[in-house]
Amino acid sequence: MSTATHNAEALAQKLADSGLRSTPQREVVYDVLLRKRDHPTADEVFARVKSGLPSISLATVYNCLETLVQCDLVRAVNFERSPTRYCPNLRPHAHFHDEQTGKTHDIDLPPELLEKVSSVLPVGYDAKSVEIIFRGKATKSVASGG
Amino acid sequence: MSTATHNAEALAQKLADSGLRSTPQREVVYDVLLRKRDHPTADEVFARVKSGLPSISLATVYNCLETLVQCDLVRAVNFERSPTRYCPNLRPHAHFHDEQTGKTHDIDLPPELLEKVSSVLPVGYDAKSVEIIFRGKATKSVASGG
DNA sequence: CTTGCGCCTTAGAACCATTCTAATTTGTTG
DNA sequence: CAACAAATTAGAATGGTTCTAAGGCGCAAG
Repeated sequence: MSTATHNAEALAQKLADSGLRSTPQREVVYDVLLRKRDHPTADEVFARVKSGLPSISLATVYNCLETLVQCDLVRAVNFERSPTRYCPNLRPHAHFHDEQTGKTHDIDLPPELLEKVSSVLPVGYDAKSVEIIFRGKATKSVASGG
Repeated sequence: MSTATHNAEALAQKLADSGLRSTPQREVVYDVLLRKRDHPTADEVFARVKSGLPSISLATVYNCLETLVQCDLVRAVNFERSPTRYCPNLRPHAHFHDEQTGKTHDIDLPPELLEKVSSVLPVGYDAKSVEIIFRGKATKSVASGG
């Protein structure tokens, strides 16, 4: 059994778990992500997928990616590429993004935690900054820190 | 001396350090950020600024925000918005974003680190996910992890 | 005080990733 | 084969951000 076949079956299983179908488009998109793990954008996935499935559309690539994310097979990651929110708090802090209210809260960080986090970097990686983002909900109404 | 005046002077100083001028627009934008620390978007800043400076343009708000970020007076934070990247690595990991090459690398995380990081959340914050992003440069050529 | 030069601001167009819409195709079930 | 649901498609629409070209303003030199 080839790896691609194996992946296709695992994919079909996961999709079925969510009541979704396996389709050639979904298989190829997933395969592209597994083949080269360089965190491609949707456009890059589109370009790669077209070599195996020339008729696929960009909209479908977006649809497939979203489907894969919903099935917990793929993670969506956002990097910079356009500052969205601004805060004047210059002390070390993380951000908590409340998915229910859309509000963002600063979370103070003890300096030694940042050190600890940075210490996971292998030799050869020189980090200039670290960003920590929590997502979830604030169960009680918490002070806005304004 | 009012707080606003104090901020304006600190701002002027910081701007001067970078060879830039203090302007009414820059002062008002900075003041808006200090007044309500709810991580506003550029559009929100624009709306607030207009009440004090009705003639200001959105482009200027963007310019001012970028200037403030460059002077280390304000931090830009990205959430959802922005070209999304996708990765099929489901194990706990952080991302290292190499600013020179634009490439992204997975950094494996020991599970206890995620616990430690999550433990900084005060009572009332219930995080569903944590994202850790390093930015910097990879000094040696490191394996791409592909 | 006037002139010149460069920094800032401005409006609106351009850009680009993403989402939406409406129509077609595909697959499944009876 | 018929009917219905799910998925794909092309292209238009959306929306935040950046770019462009033109005008305004302040500072320095004369």
